[in-house]
Amino acid sequence: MGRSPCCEKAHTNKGAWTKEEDQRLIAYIKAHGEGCWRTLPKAAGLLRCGKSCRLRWINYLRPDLKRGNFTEEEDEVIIKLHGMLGNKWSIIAGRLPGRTDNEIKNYWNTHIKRKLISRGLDPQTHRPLSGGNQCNTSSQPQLVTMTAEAASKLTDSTTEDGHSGGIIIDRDEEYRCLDLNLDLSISLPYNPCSKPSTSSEVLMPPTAAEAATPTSAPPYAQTICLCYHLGFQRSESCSCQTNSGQHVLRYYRPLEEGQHIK
DNA sequence: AAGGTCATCAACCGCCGACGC
DNA sequence: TGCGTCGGCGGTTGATGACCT
Repeated sequence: MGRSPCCEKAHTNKGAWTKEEDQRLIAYIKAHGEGCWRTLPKAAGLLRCGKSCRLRWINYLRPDLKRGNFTEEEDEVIIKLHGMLGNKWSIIAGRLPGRTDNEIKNYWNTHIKRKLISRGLDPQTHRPLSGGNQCNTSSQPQLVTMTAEAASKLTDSTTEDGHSGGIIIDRDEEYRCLDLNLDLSISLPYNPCSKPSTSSEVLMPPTAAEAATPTSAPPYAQTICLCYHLGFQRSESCSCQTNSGQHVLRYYRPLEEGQHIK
């Protein structure tokens, strides 16, 4: 009947973690790695649910966590990414090294929401609170255009060794989220990454000249792997280049002015 | 000083997708 | 193909401390 519990609740501790529990968890993970969370508590001698251990480790005990206040720069990155992605906290956290999704979610709810309201913006839609653009009537986040240029900037900040280079949106770049339109589509790729590629190769948008030149390709054939531009590496979420032919989430570059569907 | 309210954030809950059998 | 398990995610809750009256 129903879902089986993730662990034996009758014999697990709940609530705040003690120092001793933290030490046990840290010691175990240092010795054995993260491995299987379900079996970890027993192996580590903890009376905790595996999920609880995972959360504690990821949100609090991980050595690479950056504690402390968010910087103004981080604020702006969160706002921009939230404008593009909505409440995708884990993806946003992926672009802020040392920050966790939980931390960002909390920070959003306690600080940034108010900040946006004080700017006269709806924190969910990123539209002006009073009046504003009438075309957005849903409560969905206002998806915004990430221009090919902006997308390239996201990519550029990723370092060779596969780690994010930190803040990935140029602060000086004009805040475009309010009046632009991001076309995120899920569809069969027209030309699915079939070309053999090196690990550093990226599907790049066409040049202006290329874009202006009518080709036999469908209008949305110019694809950019969204996963990549959000900062994922091949070994992470992006399966674009390894699963050619499968359905992947892509960012489809919108038509340029003057381009027409043939 | 005491009680009430607000703000913060760690932790929990339930759902979902991926994966293996 | 269906089912069970697991990890991960986003929403929510509750404990705690700060601030206000």
